[in-house]
Amino acid sequence: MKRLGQEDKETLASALDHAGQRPTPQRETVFGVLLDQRDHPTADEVYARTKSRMPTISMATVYNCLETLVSSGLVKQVNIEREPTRYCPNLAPHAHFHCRDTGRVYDVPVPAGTMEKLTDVLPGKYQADSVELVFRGHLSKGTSS
Amino acid sequence: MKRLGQEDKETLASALDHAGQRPTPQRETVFGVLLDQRDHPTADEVYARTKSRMPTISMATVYNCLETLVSSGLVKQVNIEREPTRYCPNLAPHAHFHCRDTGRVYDVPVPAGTMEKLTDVLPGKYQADSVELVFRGHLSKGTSS
DNA sequence: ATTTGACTTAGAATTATTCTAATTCATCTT
DNA sequence: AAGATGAATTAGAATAATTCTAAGTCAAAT
Repeated sequence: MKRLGQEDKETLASALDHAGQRPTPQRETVFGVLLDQRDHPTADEVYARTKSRMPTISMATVYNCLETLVSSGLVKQVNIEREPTRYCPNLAPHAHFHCRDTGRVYDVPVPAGTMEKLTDVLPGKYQADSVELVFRGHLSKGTSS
Repeated sequence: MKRLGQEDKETLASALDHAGQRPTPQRETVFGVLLDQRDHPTADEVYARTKSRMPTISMATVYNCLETLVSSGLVKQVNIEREPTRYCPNLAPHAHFHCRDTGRVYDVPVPAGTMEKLTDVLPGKYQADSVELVFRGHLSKGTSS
């Protein structure tokens, strides 16, 4: 899929508008790249994929677009172990699994309320507005990626 | 406290030995710095503190010592949001709270078994050997740090 | 005493990301 | 329609945490 569907386009436009920013071809293309292949690409990877659709885009613009998407709430950053930041358009609460063998990062769906309930372990003075849960390990044999 | 107690010294020696490495004055001093002030210092901060006890130590050695301590299991790295890696000699399972206002990181004790139980959300093919739980938010007013 | 190899060191190199300054572009005003 | 305004894009320089390199030191073992 090379272009953004009408629905995604509207999601993007309204989120950007809400954040006081404009939809642009670059932002649409970067957003499309993230939606098309949800494997938590790094900025470098987003750059490569975007460049194949829009050869004139620059690295700086990719960083700018990603930052814009993050700050307008459409995309989340995933940071694992000082590796390059990865980008994820999955807005539902979820955990991550980081494979030690391949370095790949997988989304792990969690039952509704699970993430929120974790804040119960916090003493009262801590007011958490976000919870991050990351597992690290290996995939068991005989499973396809 | 400027020097390592006998007990900590033995802990260090045996952990290093187990990992096939030697106790050295630099490693002891860096370990002591971490034990003395458990505020999750960065390598820079560890360097500054260590330098005041051992002025000839170099940054490279601090990184080397930290790496040695981590790989021998005495210290854990704490990575939050692409900020510089922090170091933590708290080996008990615990979560972290990252304050958006001050950037400080706090240890949050969790009831026994809580971290392990989190792996229940993982589909069978994921074999986790570590779990990381990070909260982000603010400290409520009227609390001392 | 010499050798061996681990450890330390200073400084260079690396790398993801941010910054800078110039240009482009769409929209607004007249 | 022409010009003005400011946001967005761009290439390349700058930054900063960390790692690497190569040389030097040191303790233990022969």
